[in-house]
Amino acid sequence: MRGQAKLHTPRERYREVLRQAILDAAREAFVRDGYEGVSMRGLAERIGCSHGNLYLHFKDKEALFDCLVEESFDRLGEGMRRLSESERGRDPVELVRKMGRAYVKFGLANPSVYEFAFLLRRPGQGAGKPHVAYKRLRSLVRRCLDEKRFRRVDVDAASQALWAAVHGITSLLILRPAFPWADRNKLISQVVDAAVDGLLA
Amino acid sequence: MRGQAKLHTPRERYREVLRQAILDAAREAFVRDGYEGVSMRGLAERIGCSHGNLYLHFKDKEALFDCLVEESFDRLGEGMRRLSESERGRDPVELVRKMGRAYVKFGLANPSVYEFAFLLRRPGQGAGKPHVAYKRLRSLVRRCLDEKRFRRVDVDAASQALWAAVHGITSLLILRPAFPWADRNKLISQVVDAAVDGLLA
Amino acid sequence: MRGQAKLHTPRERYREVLRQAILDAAREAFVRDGYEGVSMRGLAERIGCSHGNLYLHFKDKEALFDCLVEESFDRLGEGMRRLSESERGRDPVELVRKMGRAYVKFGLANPSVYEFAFLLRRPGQGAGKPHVAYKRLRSLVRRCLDEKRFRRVDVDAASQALWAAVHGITSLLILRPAFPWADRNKLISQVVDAAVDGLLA
Amino acid sequence: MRGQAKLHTPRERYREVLRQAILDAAREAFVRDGYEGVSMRGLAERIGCSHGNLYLHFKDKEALFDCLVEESFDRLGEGMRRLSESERGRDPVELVRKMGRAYVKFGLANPSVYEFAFLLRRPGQGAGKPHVAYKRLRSLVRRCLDEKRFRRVDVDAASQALWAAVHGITSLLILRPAFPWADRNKLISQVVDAAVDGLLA
DNA sequence: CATGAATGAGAATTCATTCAT
DNA sequence: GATGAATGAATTCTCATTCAT
Repeated sequence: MRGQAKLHTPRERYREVLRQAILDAAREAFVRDGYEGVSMRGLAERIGCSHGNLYLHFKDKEALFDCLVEESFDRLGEGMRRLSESERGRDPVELVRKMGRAYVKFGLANPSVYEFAFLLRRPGQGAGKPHVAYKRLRSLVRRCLDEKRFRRVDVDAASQALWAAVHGITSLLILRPAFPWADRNKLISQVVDAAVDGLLA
Repeated sequence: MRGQAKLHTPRERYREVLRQAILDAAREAFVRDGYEGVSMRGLAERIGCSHGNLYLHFKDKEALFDCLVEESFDRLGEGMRRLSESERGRDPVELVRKMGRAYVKFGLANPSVYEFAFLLRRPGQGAGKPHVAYKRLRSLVRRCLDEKRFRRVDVDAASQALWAAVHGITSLLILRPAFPWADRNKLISQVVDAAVDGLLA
Repeated sequence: MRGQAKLHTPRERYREVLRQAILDAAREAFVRDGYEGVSMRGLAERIGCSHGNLYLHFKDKEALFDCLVEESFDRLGEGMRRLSESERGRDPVELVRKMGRAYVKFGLANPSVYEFAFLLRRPGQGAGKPHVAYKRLRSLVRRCLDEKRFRRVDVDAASQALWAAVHGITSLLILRPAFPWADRNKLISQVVDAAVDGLLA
Repeated sequence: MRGQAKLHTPRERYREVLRQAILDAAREAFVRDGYEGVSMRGLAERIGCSHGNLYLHFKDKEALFDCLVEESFDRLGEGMRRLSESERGRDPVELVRKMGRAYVKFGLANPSVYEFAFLLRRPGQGAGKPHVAYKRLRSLVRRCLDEKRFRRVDVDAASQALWAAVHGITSLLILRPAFPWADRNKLISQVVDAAVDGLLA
């Protein structure tokens, strides 16, 4: 619970409010204009504070960006965690379907979060480690394999194929909003169900 | 035949050679460093000509970028066209599988082309029309539907689901090269086959 | 006795302690990084107080610097005073030699003091009045002249020549520590003795 | 003869003229305001060109400063060289005196050069190698020692003592112009002669 | 008294673009 | 056509200083 400890003094409260304002404005700006397209000056202006002020909250532009990335993964992981906990005992295959749909829904409901997590890049970056959401999916897939609900495939290949499918539809819907898409729900179901059915025993 | 009208004079030939050199260097540079990370000066240096020279071929940086995007869609479409023409008479479902695999292979073999076509964004852009590759896929899917090889679904939903699946795996493999992926071929087959099988009658 | 009136309350004592801490840290910082290279913020951090606090002791950065310059001249003068008082009755020529060596030793032992007194400059400064140390030297030289120990030269020319010699070796040893100097003591003696011998009757 | 090759095209000539204008203005500015006190913007304004223009001639502020330092040492070395060559065969002790006086004269006639060579510092600097002028002096001192004109002392100690003396008077006259100096020529002679006489056999 | 949030001026540097040669 | 000098706007970031708390 980094930093969510209750803030008592008005000083601290206001500081936190401003910090959030910066993060919110920055998230929107980065998603709209990309890493290089955002200027600290412009950001400050939009927030309504001096540009120097930004540096009191974040060491530099990179730190601000990275903070948003981390926050995004946290939120995504949290979203996935909530889902799987709320449905602990159920049919694992059904759970995979639900998780797939939930992943897409989360991405579409929080497109900026999703962009930070999986689409945006800043110059000297290169994330490469499995994230929490993937790990959660993978353990669910293993359960399906253990219970012989999926046919015998590599657990990683299976998990990654599922991830690829849901990522594909999520990212396209976010990046190409103007494309003449078919009905969203049908489309999502089609993608998720095909990917899962392709793994059934 | 974009501008490839035969070039007779050495003058014209040289001009075309230089133009291609610029495009090649720019493609590589944009993919590696992003739109804002590329400087016209640095580009010219890498090519070995003066920076002023670039402006004799392209109005400005934007025009250069846009030209690469267009070229990328052309190349992708051309790749898909060649495939479907070479296998005109065959089983349409098999053809969908092949096209899916070919799409991914093309993307991985030409990551810069793929990035330009589907991943990179320039400040203030937003392409939205179906591209040639999608149209070709869609017509193939319609054939599968007409021949009752696919169960009755919306042709757009089906085509888009297929596109989403192949785009998902292609983009992840390009954007997250450091991720501990399973065997590439297995993974691609898994994604494509699941997406197609999910549509079978 | 600038401000050293005994401080009775803990309040006042603490204030003076902090003031000295600031001066000490500032002296070191200015010498190492130059006037512009020192930031009030960084200074405060090193001292362990808030940067605003500095302004409760010194009007601004300039005032802090000037205080150090003044203090430096005071210390140098005090060093010279102690020496000449402790050897009041002795041979004046020998005393000049001793004072010369002591001047260099003091500079090398307190390079930051010496830098403030004679080497550092702040944008738009320009001290020009004879300092205490020089006055003391001059009165000693006059004594040598009065006692016919020096040949007949202008008292100012003689004093200034002596000052130039000791300043030369002191400043070079401070400013060029990496130079392959000969043995320090030999060198200093050589400079001082030559300068004094050149004045003997 | 770095770069002094005749420049034929007007282009090249003008370029060189501007480069010199930059160097001249920078020299004056650095001497007056110190390294940090000079801003590239202000410099450009004084020269009458855009600030970006400066970067077409010097990579950055450091390079500009360093160029001036190097140039200064070159000029000082050249001045010393001319002197010693013009008087090659003469009495070496007399030559040392002349060189000492010439050193001081050069410094006073080119105070900015002298400051760059021996007084100014930029933050991350720390020159430590004997310069040409010192080497020339040292070889002359050795000659005096070889010819038994100087009493037996370490050649480095002797050379450095001489350097210290002339540096002392030069730097004081430059740095403290407002001090009530005695007659300059008398003073210089006094310093030089004392330093040399102190070495005689 | 002491703090530290906030400001706004100003620094170095880069870069797309223009245009005289 | 091709060059490269020149511009001027824009960028990131630092800092002395002020002032409400």
